[in-house]
Amino acid sequence: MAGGSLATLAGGRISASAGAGPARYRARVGLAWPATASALDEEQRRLAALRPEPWRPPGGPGSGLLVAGCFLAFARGEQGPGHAGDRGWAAAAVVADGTGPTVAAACLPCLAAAPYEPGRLGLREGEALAAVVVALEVRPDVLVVDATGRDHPRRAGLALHLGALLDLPSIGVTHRPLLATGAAPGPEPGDAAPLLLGDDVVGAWLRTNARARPVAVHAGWRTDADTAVAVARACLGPARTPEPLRRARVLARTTRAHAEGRTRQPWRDPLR
DNA sequence: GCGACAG
DNA sequence: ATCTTGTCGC
Repeated sequence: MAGGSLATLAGGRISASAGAGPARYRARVGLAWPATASALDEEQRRLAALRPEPWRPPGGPGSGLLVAGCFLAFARGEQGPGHAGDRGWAAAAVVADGTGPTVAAACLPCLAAAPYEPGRLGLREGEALAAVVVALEVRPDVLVVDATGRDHPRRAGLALHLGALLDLPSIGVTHRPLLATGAAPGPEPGDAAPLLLGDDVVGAWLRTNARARPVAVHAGWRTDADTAVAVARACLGPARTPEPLRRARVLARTTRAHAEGRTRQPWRDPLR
């Protein structure tokens, strides 16, 4: 596991140093992340117009597909859209075959670059997530992001943006769509139903657990809705959340608990 | 004009 | 995202 450096760096440049050990994947430096709303909007429009070579996962289970999930946990206590400078922990985990062993993981402390605003999630947490994926010592085949992809006002949500920046096929998995709509999927794990934005199929509802609400799966960088569903199905485990994303979330929250444990805020009675 | 709106 | 209480099930 790598750690130690701050994920949000000066000048809008992204870098992260990998930890000790034989690094099969080296951090790259010089990746830029938009620093203003107008710059992000412009980049989103540019990326949405590109037509990169479509990617499909090779083979089936056992083909060795390396699926990374990434997640950013913010400090406990604050609610609402938040503010620039909010403390957080960005984590990533690479899972063999989607549900197998974790072959690499990283977690970095970070500072939010902006408050949350629908359509501009990337302004708040994009730079930190990019840095933590870069910090992984194993380069994954595909990236799963807790964000939308083509389901976006400019057709380029954070899942697509991260994949494009990092040159990795990507999909998104969220609790609900941003703009897209669609009928509910069937009751069996793996059942899917299309999510539409205008005339475009931008993702799908996917049932991951027989007793849980479906998740929204999103087409991202070099992936369409069908490919996104195929990747998400390869990540079906015991929980509602696909395994790579769940493991990244556990790592981020565990690191947060460790960091906040020493500086625990006093308990506030919710009735007062 | 008003509300909705990934995390 | 984070906040909560209660409830069900292993």
